[in-house]
Amino acid sequence: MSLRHALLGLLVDAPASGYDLMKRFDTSLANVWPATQSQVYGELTRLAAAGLLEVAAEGPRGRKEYALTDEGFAELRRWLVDTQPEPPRRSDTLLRVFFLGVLDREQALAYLAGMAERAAGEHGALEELEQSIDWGEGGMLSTNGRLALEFGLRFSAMREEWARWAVQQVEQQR
Amino acid sequence: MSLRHALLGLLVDAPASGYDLMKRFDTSLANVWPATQSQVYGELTRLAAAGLLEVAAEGPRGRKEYALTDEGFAELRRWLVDTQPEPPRRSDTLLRVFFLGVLDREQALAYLAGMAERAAGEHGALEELEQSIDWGEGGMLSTNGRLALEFGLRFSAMREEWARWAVQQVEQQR
DNA sequence: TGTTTCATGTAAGACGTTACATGATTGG
DNA sequence: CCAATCATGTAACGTCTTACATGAAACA
Repeated sequence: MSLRHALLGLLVDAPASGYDLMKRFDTSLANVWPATQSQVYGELTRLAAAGLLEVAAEGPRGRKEYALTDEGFAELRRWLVDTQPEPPRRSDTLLRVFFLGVLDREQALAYLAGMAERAAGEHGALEELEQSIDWGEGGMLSTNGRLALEFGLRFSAMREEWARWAVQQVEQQR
Repeated sequence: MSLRHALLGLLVDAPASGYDLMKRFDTSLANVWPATQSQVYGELTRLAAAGLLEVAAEGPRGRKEYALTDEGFAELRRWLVDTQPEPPRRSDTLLRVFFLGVLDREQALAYLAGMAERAAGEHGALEELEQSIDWGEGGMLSTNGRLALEFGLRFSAMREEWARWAVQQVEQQR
């Protein structure tokens, strides 16, 4: 149920419409919690019905600007303080590693080399992202987004190193 | 659709019933692709209907032993060779990091410290797992499971280091 | 005989994706 | 006037979780 809290969090700094929120998702949260348009609109309706958001203003083209209510803010804090994050439990990438034995050695090595490449590519993409963001403006999202970005940089580096190590392991077998 | 391929992969070495497969999931794949009983039985039926598995034997209590067909084996290889793994895109843990600004400093630090602790705990659990597994017996799963385990060890270590670094960052703010 | 283990299945509900559908407003 | 952008909503479908339901066989 984290989409709920992602929306609440994005509304802390300023009210916004569903359309605005989609853009905020695509820019700031794209790498940690992507959401589709249809999901966002549906959840906003439900959040408003539950009293965690309210329609603060209406604009042209049926635009509805949602604002956080006190209950919404309280719920966001409750989520952060009282509930444990759930780590992702599934990894398509690692599942495949278990079954590498059905391939011949060359194919298995190609798979692991591919992992290394993709990790390196992601590392590069994150470095570019770091350059492109205007960190100066401050605000909660950019301050803490920076921490998240560093996580991504370290994670992609770790994956690349692991994949290169795994290549060596497979090469040394037999 | 990776559950499909997880089941095919687990059936490479030997035929098994849904019940057996659940146990294999819980032991070998628990950390990369957990599955529930109801999911497994449903998918086995669909895989057999699609001709990727066949009921090789029936036993007491309605037991059905499934075996990989040639098409099933081909599909497993096709998946490994021709399709790209999808990395997980959502991280509850990192989503929360974005919103740490709504908490006061002590609470934010407590959250990050909690991340470090959980990562350290997972690292310890994986080390114990490494000890407890009988690596000698060989077989595809244990050989490659070892690679996956090393990934887990590196990943949990990385997370702990990142969380400790993030604590410092937050402490140094202002 | 009674408990544990083996064994399979169904149903309801949450969440996510893709696609479809509609239309107002702005700007060139 | 035409295209792009703004703006919201619905429907179908697939996956995963939780819970319910049932019963045979082994074993003590």
